[in-house]
Amino acid sequence: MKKKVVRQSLKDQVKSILIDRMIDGDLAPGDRIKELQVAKELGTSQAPVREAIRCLETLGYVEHIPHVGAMVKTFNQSEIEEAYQVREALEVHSMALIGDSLNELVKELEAQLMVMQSAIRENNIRTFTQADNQFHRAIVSYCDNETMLSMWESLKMQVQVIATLLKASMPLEKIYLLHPPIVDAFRSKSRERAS
Amino acid sequence: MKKKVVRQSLKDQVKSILIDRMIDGDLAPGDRIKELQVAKELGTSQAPVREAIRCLETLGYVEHIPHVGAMVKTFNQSEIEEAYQVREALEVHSMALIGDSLNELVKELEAQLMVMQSAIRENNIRTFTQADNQFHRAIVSYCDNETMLSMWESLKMQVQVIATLLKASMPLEKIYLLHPPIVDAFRSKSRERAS
DNA sequence: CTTGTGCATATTATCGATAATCGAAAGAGG
DNA sequence: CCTCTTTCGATTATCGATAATATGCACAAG
Repeated sequence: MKKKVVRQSLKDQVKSILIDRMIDGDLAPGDRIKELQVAKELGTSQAPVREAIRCLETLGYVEHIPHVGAMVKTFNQSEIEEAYQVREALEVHSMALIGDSLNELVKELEAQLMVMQSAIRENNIRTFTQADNQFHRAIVSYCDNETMLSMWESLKMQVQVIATLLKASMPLEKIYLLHPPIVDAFRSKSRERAS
Repeated sequence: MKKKVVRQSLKDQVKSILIDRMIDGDLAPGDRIKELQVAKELGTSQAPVREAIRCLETLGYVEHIPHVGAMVKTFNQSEIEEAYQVREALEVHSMALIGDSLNELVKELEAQLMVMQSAIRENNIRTFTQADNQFHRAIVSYCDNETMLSMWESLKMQVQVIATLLKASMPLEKIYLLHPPIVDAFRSKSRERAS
């Protein structure tokens, strides 16, 4: 048995903490993130914080301006639309690449549909969002292309933003209804209709 | 008039230098990149080199293992194939999104075809590669989606690797012949045939 | 001959301090 | 009252040094 005494680097710890703060809303889009301030708060030096921020930057969570600083990224309309287009491109293409495991995938998708349905009954937005996400992720993950999957993942932030907005303006039920046709399309192996 | 004395940060300078070395072959896939060694060579401290390396890491040019170091990334067969699949996904989907500027794009593509042809006559591999690259890039860039374009760009390294290999085993002419049908597909606005 | 243990070395990770840079506020000139 | 310049404070960027960690080797035990 391997000792899993996670010796996480400070950078990773700082990164996790900052991400948690974003999720919890302590860090809202537009908020500045000052290296030394965070370092002082967490009891580290500037270096690990700096690296963590740069990491978040490449993840697309923050925006960094040289000699000025970093702030939690705010997405404008077109960026979000762009992200959706890319996501669609990846998912549609993934379908074409899926071979033997198609039946497995359909099963997985149906399972997520069930979760969504029950989430609707309970009006549990969080669960619904997770299932929705898992639904789309499954499509990409089953085509067995790590590169594609990691690219898909990198769109997570933008998608989450729009998802939040969408749910405010559209009942879960309506969003749900967009999904079954996709599964049908898989069953008939016609990749055209799914998008 | 604005003074354009680009005050590039050390990190960016180091990054450029390292990339140049890779292109020139001074840094071959698998080579270790040691922070302090590079720092000494370039007359900086460790910090900027470190950041540059992390940057190259996210660009996919180097691989980094904690507490061990970084090395120029070597791509295995499946990674390269994956990259091609993703690239195809992005390009195919881009086609579907291109609207008014379609004619413009076709013109651009035809221009690149011409360049390729003359490169073949002169057997100028470098020019051919550039035109080939430009050809595919044009497709993605004309759909006016920055996110998609930047993702496409991030595959450059893998594509370059395979391109080099390809050209060794296949005459330029053969590669060239794969392209005109794509242009035709654009003309007829049928996105199916292009892939 | 194989396996495990501990040391030596090379390299990264982190630190605290200093330098460089930007943006806003204060002041000078019109 | 406005505009341009200068100064100042805040923050990042860089530095040199130290701590932490992994890898390979020598050597002892089975």
